[in-house]
Amino acid sequence: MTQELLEIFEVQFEKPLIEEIIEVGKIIEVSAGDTIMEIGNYVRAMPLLLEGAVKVLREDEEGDELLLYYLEQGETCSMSMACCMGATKSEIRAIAETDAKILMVPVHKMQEWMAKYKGWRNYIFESYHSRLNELLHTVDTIAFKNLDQRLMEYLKKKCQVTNDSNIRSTHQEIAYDLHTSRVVISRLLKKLEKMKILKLHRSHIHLLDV
DNA sequence: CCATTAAGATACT
DNA sequence: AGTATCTTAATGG
Repeated sequence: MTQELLEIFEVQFEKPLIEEIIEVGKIIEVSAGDTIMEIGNYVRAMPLLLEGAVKVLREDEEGDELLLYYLEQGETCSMSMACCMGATKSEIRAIAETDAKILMVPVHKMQEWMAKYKGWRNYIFESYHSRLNELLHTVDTIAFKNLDQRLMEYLKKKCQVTNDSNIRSTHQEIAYDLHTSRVVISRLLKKLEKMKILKLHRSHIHLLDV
């Protein structure tokens, strides 16, 4: 674990900070599809993603979901940072996109380190910043782009985070993430297949031009 | 085999 | 773009 941590965070965290992280952090391993954080749950620890990818979703009253963004290696969830300000419930749901290794840091440590380490402060602020930007990007996509563009972006992003040109999801799952219906996704995918952008198979999609 | 489920088709709003 | 419904095709017991 020391090795992994060094590789990812060496450049931004000071040595004593990394030592402290190793001391108090707990590694959890989850497999693809596992729910890491559920809406309404209290956040007691802050997750640092060491390996794999995590998708972050929002849900409405009817239980319909919408994909907000993906977390990748070295990133963290800004929702959990609100814990600094007190005990807040999670507004989002986080699901492991791939098998993932996550380092959990107790919330009180997080506050302590904010005062103590410059590297940590920067990390938190940068993280906030990039999460916000990703969120803005998703909002733009929803507001200004039509569904086929959204779908293309979704597929490309998915390939990127899973590091695989085959997307192992059903049309229905994609429809849930983009908050639309299965038939519509099927129609659009068919169109994209005709345009030789991808190849359709049962339960997975092969992206051709990556 | 059959049950389940993904995905294609068609027609309607 | 989305819903409802039916049909067809894979997949896993």
